[in-house]
Amino acid sequence: MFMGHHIHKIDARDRLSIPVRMREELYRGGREHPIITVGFEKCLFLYPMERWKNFSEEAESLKTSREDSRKIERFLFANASECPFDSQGRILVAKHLLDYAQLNKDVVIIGVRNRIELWDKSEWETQSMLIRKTVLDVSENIDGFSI
Amino acid sequence: MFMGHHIHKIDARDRLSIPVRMREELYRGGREHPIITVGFEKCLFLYPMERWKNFSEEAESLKTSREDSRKIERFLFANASECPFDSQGRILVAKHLLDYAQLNKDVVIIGVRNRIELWDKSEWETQSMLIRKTVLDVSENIDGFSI
DNA sequence: GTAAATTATGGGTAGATGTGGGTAAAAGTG
DNA sequence: CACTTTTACCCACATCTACCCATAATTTAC
Repeated sequence: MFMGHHIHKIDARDRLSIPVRMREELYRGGREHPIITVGFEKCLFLYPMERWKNFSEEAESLKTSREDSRKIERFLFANASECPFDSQGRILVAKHLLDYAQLNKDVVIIGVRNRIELWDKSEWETQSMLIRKTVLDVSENIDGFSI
Repeated sequence: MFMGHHIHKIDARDRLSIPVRMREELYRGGREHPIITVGFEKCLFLYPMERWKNFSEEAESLKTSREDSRKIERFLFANASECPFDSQGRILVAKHLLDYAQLNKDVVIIGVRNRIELWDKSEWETQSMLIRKTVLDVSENIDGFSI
């Protein structure tokens, strides 16, 4: 399970080191490299290969005959790529992914249960403020959900 | 079950020792480390892992394809982190959590049934005064609660 | 009431981790 | 093929963290 958040820096060569804990979790269940792809909202998703395979099996059931399905398939798969680590535990973030999530130097790496998300720091700050407000309102009105 | 309150000090290295009773209770039902996360109001929540897993199973049913679900997932997981004890029975409180709850040197550690809460001492004093004043009114409005 | 044990608090230090950069091999380009 | 650009691997170093020990304060045992 992925949790927590860390602020790391992307260096001048577009490398980003991933916290050790998360690195280990990314490789649990096999030695195959994780997958990085575009995320919903302005962020990137990072999955263990095992999870990615599950996902793409689920996607199998999407009807290619439906336009929406084709769109989602193209979005997620065309932008996905294998994501090996260098010997220092860093990944190399491709240019088109940097652009998509508008990552600058400071990147927030957050664990979200079965995936990792990469956010530009300032983007995450506004986003998490917004979330905090929404969740507090929402949680007052939702039964069976308590923290 | 967690009860009572203690006043402890956070040291210069952001370590906070947890009362032994509570420490034992935090590890009941397994040897996995507890989870610390942001709480409602200006405080932090500390859960036994077992309890935390219940939450995350509830969250399991959330569909990542829905925006509200993504928000809740992010809120729950990004703010949480594993919380191991050092050999002296202290936890290390991350900077962002200190900021969130505005903890200074004196911290009040209170037991609240299935969780522990960490409050800044002065914040807790005002809060508990407020609670004392309003508890009579509040209890009128809550069903399924009798003492 | 006193001694012994437990608990809270402070700090030193070796090793782990995050960050930056050099360089040679590999890949792309004309 | 010669040249430029990219990539993979190496080392360097500053910072952080986990673990250790020390001591003060408190509780428990007798």
